[in-house]
Amino acid sequence: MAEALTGEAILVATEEVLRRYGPAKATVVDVAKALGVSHGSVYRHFPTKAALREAVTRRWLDAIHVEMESVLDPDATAGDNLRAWLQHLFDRKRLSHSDEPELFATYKVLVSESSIIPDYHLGHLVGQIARIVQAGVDTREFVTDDVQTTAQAVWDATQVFHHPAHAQEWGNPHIQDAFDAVVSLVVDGLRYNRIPSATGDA
Amino acid sequence: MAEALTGEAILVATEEVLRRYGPAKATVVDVAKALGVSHGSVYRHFPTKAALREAVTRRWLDAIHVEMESVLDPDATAGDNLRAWLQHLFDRKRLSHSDEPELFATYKVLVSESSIIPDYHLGHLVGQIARIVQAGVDTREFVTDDVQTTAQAVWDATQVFHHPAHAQEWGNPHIQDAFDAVVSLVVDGLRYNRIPSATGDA
DNA sequence: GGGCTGACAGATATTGAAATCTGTCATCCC
DNA sequence: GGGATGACAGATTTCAATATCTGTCAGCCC
Repeated sequence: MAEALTGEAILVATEEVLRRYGPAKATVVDVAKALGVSHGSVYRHFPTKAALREAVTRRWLDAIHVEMESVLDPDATAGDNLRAWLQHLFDRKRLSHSDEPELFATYKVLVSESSIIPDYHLGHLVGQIARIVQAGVDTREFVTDDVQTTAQAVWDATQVFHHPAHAQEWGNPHIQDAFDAVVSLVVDGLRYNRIPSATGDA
Repeated sequence: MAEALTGEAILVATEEVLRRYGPAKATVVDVAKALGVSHGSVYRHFPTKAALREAVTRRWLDAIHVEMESVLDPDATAGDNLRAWLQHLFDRKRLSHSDEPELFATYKVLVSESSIIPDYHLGHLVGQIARIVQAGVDTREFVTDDVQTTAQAVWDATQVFHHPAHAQEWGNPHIQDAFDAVVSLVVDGLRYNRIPSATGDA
């Protein structure tokens, strides 16, 4: 007999169908056709079309989460780590938007379709920022009385450079300067009342 | 004879029609009907429907610009002025969004329709921020080597609290906390290397 | 004379019938 | 038995015919 139909195979096929037809045109029937099965079989593995799309989105976001983890350098200062982390996220989104605009638009739609996916994604990334901020507080490089709130503030302050609603601004030739200015402002804010070269308290 | 048809009267009628029918349904014929004239007469005062809408939008934005000017207090510190200015802009947008969601959506569409209006609006508001930052630099409360870039960075860092794409987040019960955290981070960044109570250089 | 009108052409939007899609389930086949 | 199938009902989308709108302009009327 042929290969057993797995959830994994369905996800791969769904990704391909989404990539080819876009989020508006991709149907469950298309996915089944690509797999050479009836669409009823797809519904044995995923309860609804929305659940199927959500699973594809989660896979994609998880890959980003893993990639972002790898940016952190345990030997670097918290300021450098934060800057590199934000730069990497920005570069990734910007390249994706400029090189594969249709795929970028597809995932933008997929993420906005779900009510839980954005919280999942944001929670994870803000958690990574919180770890960087906490490391900075531990080495007395940063000052804050609430790491979680501060991490969220860092995320909020840099929205222009990762929220897809601002993607059209990423083509601006001076966007890197704007990024540097915001990140410098934010990192300086975290270092409030500290001389960069000093390690002691004020 | 009846009152002469003025550009001003047309703008008022257009605002009313936009408010009643929304941006998708409001037509030049509707405006002419509201004024009791033929739509050909409207075209004597505005060359295109787009120009008419743009004039309405500009009037609305100019009112915001004037209102924001009035928030500045020449006797307050730059930090307090910046915080109050950002808070006022945020409150205004948030109230507009929650109290008159349809009108808010209408103006969101109008602004995004034009290619020059967003630049006009942003340029003006960032200019006001630049004046606050410059005042802070003059009193040695703030430190920056490029007021214009820094003002733009302040604007960019607070996009979540004024860009309409983020309006849905404004209903979050903790949004004021998030606002305070970002503004504190930004103001602290502007004060980098300074003790709040000190006035001298480092 | 100078602003206003209303008929007009091309562009855009609306509508409703037809086609397709989603999700279910009785049935089939290995 | 357990997974796959395909016909089906209701919901959604497509498409083409129809209606409306935009922008122009020759002529009208105060």
